[in-house]
Amino acid sequence: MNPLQRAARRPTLKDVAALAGVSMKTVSRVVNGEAGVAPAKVSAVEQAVRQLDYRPNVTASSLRRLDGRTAAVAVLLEDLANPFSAELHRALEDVAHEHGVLLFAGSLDESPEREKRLVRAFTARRADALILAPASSDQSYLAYEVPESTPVVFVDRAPTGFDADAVVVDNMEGARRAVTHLLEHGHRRIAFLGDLPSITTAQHRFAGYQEALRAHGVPFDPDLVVHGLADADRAARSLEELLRLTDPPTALFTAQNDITVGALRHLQARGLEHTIAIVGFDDFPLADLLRPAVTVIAQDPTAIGRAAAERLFARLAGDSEPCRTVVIPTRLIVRGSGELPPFRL
Amino acid sequence: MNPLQRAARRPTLKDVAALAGVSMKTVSRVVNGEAGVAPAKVSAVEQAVRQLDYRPNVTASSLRRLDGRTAAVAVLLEDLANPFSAELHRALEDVAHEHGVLLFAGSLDESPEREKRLVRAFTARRADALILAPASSDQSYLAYEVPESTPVVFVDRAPTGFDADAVVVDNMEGARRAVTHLLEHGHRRIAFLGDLPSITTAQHRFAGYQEALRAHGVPFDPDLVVHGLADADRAARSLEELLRLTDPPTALFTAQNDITVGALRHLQARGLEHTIAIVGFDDFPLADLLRPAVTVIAQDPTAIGRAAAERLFARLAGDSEPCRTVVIPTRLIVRGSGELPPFRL
DNA sequence: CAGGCCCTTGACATCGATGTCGAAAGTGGT
DNA sequence: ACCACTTTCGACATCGATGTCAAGGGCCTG
Repeated sequence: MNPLQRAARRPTLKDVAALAGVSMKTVSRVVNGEAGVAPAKVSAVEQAVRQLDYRPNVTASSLRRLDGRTAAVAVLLEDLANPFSAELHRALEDVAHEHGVLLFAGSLDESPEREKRLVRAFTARRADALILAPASSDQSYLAYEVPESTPVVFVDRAPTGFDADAVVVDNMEGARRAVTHLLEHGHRRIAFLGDLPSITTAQHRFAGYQEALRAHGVPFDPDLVVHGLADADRAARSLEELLRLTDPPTALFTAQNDITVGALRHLQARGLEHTIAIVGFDDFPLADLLRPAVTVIAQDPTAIGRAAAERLFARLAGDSEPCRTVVIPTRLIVRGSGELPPFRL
Repeated sequence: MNPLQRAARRPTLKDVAALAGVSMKTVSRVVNGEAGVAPAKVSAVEQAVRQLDYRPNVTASSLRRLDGRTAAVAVLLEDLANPFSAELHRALEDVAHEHGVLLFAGSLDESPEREKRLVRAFTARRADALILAPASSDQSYLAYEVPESTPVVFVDRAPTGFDADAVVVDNMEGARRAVTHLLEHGHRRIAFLGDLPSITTAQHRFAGYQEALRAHGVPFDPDLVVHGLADADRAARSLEELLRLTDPPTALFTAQNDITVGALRHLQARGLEHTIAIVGFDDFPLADLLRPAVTVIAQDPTAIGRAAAERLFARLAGDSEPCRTVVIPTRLIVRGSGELPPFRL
């Protein structure tokens, strides 16, 4: 065969069997490394396999196999281009790779409809398991989309209306620490800039913000709270409005990495980066290189991914313990932006 | 059925047919929206589908279908956690989603063995097409791994030993502009910090560096050249050595985003960020927020991804034109770090 | 030398679906 | 009432593989 010319049709077991002069079943045995085949036939088959460039069709094989495994796992995250999702995805890939499993990935963009559509698409391909960072507020629909034998592991956000393993962080506690940190540096006017309030993690981060204020006897001012910031641009614009208040904030708590970046961009544009303190939820690349460097509550997406993959492979290996929620700790990383003293504009 | 209790086994066409009192073929027709089924039977089938939560098994169906399409495409990139790969992946996903196609993704980490292993794994699952940013220096092996009917589109790096569509940027020209920019700001001692020299894009960027020097009559000094920097840490360490030279560089050209970041980190640690000029290849998030903001040669991963996906779906739709290489332009983004004047240490 | 056991091997059914094709029923014209 | 034609529908083979099972051969034992 001309090596630059590709085969028109993949050879099948049958072709190999014909060339090697044995039955399909014997080829199947050799290809799967089963014992009980005479050495002479083994080498005849191996030779035929090489000669034809035979590659087993795993989808056909999983159809017939008793366990029906496809060695593929579906991963649905918020946005694969976001560094948090991307790192999580990569961590999942690394564990999956050790198990010889491939990943189907999809972004949900906070759309519950897209979530349902993709879940269906993946189960239609009979993925062995599902990793889900849900965009929906209720996942009870999974009961009739996903068969019992397919484990589901939630990441980043806990399930609602569906019983499954989950790997999350304590968002309320992380937010509480972030805001407490600002309070301890003397701030009393601390703004909250948050994600879509439909997202449970956003709710918990907001609750942590309120809790910290309450614990320090600082009155809650709804004027300092903005929800629903889906991207950096919107965060920048709403920060602009906050700074126009008669009694503007001296510090910001930005509850997600895109929001933090949007706020930083606006602060720099107005030359206020050394004036207004900021602590962000989620670490992000280069936070340490900005001036001031950015103080954050860091999640560890790699640890989240590894823990989720471990739960998943335990389930696939037959673990039938009750579902468990693993909480990965967050870390306050002090870098400078969160330690600026209050400054009256 | 208790909605919280999941089905033990997925219902099949046969189950639906039995419940609806029709043949499997009729169910197949209804499910696929084929004409020529009496309205009464259509609704009987639809009712049975709903009652059983039937979901077609697309792997089984693609096995039998004439075109054998699985509506899944394999994507192999350098590192899905790297922002360049992540954005490219996301752009591919968006186009694929419009076509109802799912993506299998994998990271290669510059390992040719991993590349071959993953290509085999994906073709074993009969992906309809392959998007590849190769780690290997020769992809002629694809001829016997990938059947003729499976289009391959290269991204970021052009193919070697294999004829396929490709979407790349002009790395040589981009590097030339970067270095020319530094030369025009008066620099004569410009260091090159590059990736593994086995990577063709790294070779082209180095060639662009040399070409710019030559065009400006600046002598080439091998002491100012470091290859093989696979990550940010190594970039930082080798920069440290460069700065210890008796005649150290006054400017840096860093040929990849991780290297740029490593170099910036070292410059900041030594307080030299306003002293030594730097231009990086690849834009990266927050480059505009650093001080000085970082001048870069930006690629547009979203444009690369969209162009690659367009080639791919054109091929899948039957386009049989000769293979084409699409070149996506790069942009010099002037932000400050590349405009610092030469400063003798 | 018969009987029993192990080792190899292949014929056949099957996984969940679709392609082919012919049978049955309905329609209209004469 | 008969024929040609269309519409509707299901029996069956098939996609590429694996599970089941029994047949055939060699070898050992009694």
